Amino acid sequence: MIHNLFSHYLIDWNRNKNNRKMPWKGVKDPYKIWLSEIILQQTRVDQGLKYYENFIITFPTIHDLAKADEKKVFKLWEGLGYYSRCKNLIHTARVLSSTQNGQFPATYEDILKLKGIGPYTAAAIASFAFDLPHAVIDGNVFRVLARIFGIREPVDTTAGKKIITELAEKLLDKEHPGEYNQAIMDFGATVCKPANPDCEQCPFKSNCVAYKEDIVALLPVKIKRTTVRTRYFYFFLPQYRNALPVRERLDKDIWQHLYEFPLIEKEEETSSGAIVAAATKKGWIPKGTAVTVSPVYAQKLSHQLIKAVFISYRLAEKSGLFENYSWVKAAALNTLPFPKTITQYLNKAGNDH
DNA sequence: AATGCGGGGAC
DNA sequence: GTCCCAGCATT
Repeated sequence: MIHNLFSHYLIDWNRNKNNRKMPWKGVKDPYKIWLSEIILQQTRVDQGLKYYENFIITFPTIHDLAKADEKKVFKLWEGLGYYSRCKNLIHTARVLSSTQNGQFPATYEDILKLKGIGPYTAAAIASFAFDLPHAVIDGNVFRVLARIFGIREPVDTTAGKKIITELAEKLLDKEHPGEYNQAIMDFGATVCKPANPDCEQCPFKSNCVAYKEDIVALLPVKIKRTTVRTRYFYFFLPQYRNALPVRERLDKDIWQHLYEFPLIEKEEETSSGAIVAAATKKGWIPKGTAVTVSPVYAQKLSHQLIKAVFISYRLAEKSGLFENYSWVKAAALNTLPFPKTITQYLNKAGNDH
């Protein structure tokens, strides 16, 4: 279909049919736009909404975020996933607070240089906050354009991304880039949905290649498959005078910057007897100590399946044990950010250590 | 170009 | 179970 007609139909749909409401919509404050965009990377609006509200209440300005204790920020991010987003959020807040008086740069190129901000987020901030003509290209845009323009090239390849990117930039309404960008994402989220799109109500019904050729469900084409690795985590929770050892996960691995208890990881499922024997050999469990072994807590990640078991026991003496860990009062554990698997265990009745 | 990084919701 | 979500950094 003709390119400027696409933008016309889209804007028309946005002004007459789009009922989607979100707290950051129409906002011009770059800080709020930035925060919402980081939270929403690979994250559904419904899931991110509460986090956005909590962040704005706790850190109303970029300076508030910049001077906050890192642990407190991670605690607020706890459960949202992709924790490098949080790390980069703090980093960029501090850079802008200390070197730019808390002001965001006002060009796409300068916004793109900031940590945690890629092409999508830079285009979103540039268009929403500064009315600059940069097209957002996210999962919605890939889907909407692939269907309406009948793009059969796989979108998760370099060639496919190039086609979509060039098309998106041509289609952008450069007079109303912010409204256009918001509209195409709202349209993808509410009408041209991944499953069961609302084609009968779609303003592009008579122009959509996928609809006319009855291949809506086949587009966009994606090739890559993810393989899932299973990992077995055995966490040890020794209690000494109502305190437990914890440490921050610092390796380049899942849950970086979240906290954990002493851990033995296995590639294969291991019996509780064998794992207790291994911990005893490491000196983590004094001989003859009675332990309580939890059921298996399974957590699915995109590329990993985590099967976690928690082994709790009491220590009469802690001298020489867990010296690389911090001993934290059980009642203070809820001030630390933990992976979902661990908070689930801690929040279960009877596990409140 | 490929891989790793969370957690949840829809089907 | 599978797919996908307002992606990005790293290698």
